[in-house]
Amino acid sequence: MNIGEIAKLAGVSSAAVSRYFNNGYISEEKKEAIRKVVEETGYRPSVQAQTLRTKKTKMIGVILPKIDSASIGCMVAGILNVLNESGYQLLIADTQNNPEKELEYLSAFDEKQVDGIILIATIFTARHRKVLKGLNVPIVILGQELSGYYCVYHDDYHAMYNMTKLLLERGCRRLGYLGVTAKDKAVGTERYEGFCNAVTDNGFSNCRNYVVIADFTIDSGYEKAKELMEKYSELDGIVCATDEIAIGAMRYLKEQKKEIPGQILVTGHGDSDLGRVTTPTLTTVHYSYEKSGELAVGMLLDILSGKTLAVKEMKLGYEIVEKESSRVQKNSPV
Amino acid sequence: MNIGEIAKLAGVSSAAVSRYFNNGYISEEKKEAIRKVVEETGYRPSVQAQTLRTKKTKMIGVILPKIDSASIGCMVAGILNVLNESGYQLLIADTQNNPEKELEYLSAFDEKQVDGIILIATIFTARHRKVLKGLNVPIVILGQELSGYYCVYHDDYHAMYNMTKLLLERGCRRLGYLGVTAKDKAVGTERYEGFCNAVTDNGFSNCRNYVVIADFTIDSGYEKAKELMEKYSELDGIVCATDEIAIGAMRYLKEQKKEIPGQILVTGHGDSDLGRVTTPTLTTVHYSYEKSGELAVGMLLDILSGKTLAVKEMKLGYEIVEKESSRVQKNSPV
DNA sequence: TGAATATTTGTAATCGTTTTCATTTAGTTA
DNA sequence: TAACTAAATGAAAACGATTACAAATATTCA
Repeated sequence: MNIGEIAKLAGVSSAAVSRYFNNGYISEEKKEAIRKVVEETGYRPSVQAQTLRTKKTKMIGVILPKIDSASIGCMVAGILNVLNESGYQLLIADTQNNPEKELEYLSAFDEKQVDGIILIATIFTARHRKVLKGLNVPIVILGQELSGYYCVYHDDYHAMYNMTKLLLERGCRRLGYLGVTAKDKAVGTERYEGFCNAVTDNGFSNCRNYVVIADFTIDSGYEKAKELMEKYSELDGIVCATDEIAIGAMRYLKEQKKEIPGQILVTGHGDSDLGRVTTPTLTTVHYSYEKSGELAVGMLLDILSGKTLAVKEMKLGYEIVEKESSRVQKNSPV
Repeated sequence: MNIGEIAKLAGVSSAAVSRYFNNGYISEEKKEAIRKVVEETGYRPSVQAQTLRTKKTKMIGVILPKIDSASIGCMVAGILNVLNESGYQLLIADTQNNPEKELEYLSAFDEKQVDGIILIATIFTARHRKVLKGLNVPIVILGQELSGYYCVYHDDYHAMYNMTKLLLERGCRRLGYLGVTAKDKAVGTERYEGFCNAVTDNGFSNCRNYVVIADFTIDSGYEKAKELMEKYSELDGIVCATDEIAIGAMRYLKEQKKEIPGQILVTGHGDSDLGRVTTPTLTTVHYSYEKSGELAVGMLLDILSGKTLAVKEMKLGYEIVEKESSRVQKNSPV
């Protein structure tokens, strides 16, 4: 069934049928005739042919490091919330944390696969910038800031700054930090700088030394907490770059019979479900991942519809969620 | 840049260029000439035009109820693992737990959008069956059994049967059950029947009465555990249909100063990360969600490549992961 | 009324490939 | 060498829509 046969059945030209579907000029009679034939045959225009002709794929591509991660799952859910209503479809490319694949998919998508790209990136190399510069389709970067590009990201710096400040206000004087690699701009660099500046601004710049770098896992949090505590004993608080690291750290501290928050405070980052079921529950920072996904794709759709956007960058807020792991009891030794 | 211009530059016909890309008959000289031009221009054939001509979209569609769910995230990760190597791309449709949308996307995908479909479904209505029957593209159903269709699913029944048996072996005599709606075949019906048959086969059929139906959340687990315990006091074990429910139940029991596993055992289902960080850690069942995704898409690719498959249904195994919440101490009151 | 504008219509070109077909050239076999 | 078969080639016809163009009809405005 193609447009020609429908046209023949309805006694009109194929152009008329095309107009019927695209709200072109068409008389009521013909409209009705076509409607009837379409109904009877169940005809649907070929997406392929439309795409070839119009150069619009009606698809958005999202490139992400790992789909089975809670935060990324939420972002994608947000993207889909908006996309569902828009007539666009979502094409997913999972790089499995391989930056090379990121480049590969970028150019694959760019060629003509999709109308726009959302990149949930972690690391920007020189080659990334080069590929990004050569892109033909519009792109929005989600979760990272990259000047000169449309991007939606979270205020990691201030979140960590204020989280650190909170612990200082709770009475901590020797704060340790469990971070991640600086290659990850948001989670590594931004959060670390937030910590550093907060301790410095409050007169505890010595804390800048009590730092160990971990991986993104609970186990690594456990190991590195051990390393941290063995090197710098008598810490009265540990600030962690992620919830997973914080949970690993809490496990180590509990094994060492350190009371949380009695003797030492611990904070995470990301508001994962995990922190809600630990004992004690974990003080953390909530980012609106789903919202950021919605905003990013909203931005992209605006670009695609030809609107000129007032803002190129959206920095989202955060919310410090204080739970038991930082709630100091009366007469606490901290 | 289209195939014609490349042909002109290389001094050959467009058919030759097409053959160059599709391993058709072509001489070494021309091959080299074309290679050079392609290299210089960075030409890539238009996917749209290819699709229109060949009727192959090189895309797989997956329809799922909710992307930001751990188990579904893992399945999709598995799907992507395999797809990444295969030259196929993944189109995602999120129904947001709306079965109507499932039907909608099924027919949208069916028309000509994708070469094959993976359906991660929960509920099969009569209309589902009708739409499935009318499908033109091959489909594999993931996570549920539906006779007559290719499907990959987990052995929920035996998993729950043996989990229940384990608790009986641990000495439980009054087991309660926190389940979910029977509309969900795998999580609702199969697991519930596993529980019922296990208690009956072991002479405790009275336990079939100690049942309350919950939602899929921690909070609901808390509420329904309360309801269960208030109705049937003196339970010495609670079997839960999901980890979330189990964690909610544990929270309630701890509030009531019930010792787990000292006075009452609790088990979950699904091996979510959550159960690993609770106190006590949660005994659960591990399903290989990622593996099931890989198998499902592998099946689909086999179908697409024209292989005749020996098996239409794959029932995957499971693994009972015993943690603290069911580990009875010596001299335990249970 | 006449002119200008808005609506309606079909024909045919176009998008960028693949593939059939017919033809030529090269290679093999008897 | 003759008679095949296999390999190489290009012209042209699809694939199924949209849309520029030209032409006809209807409507509006002064």
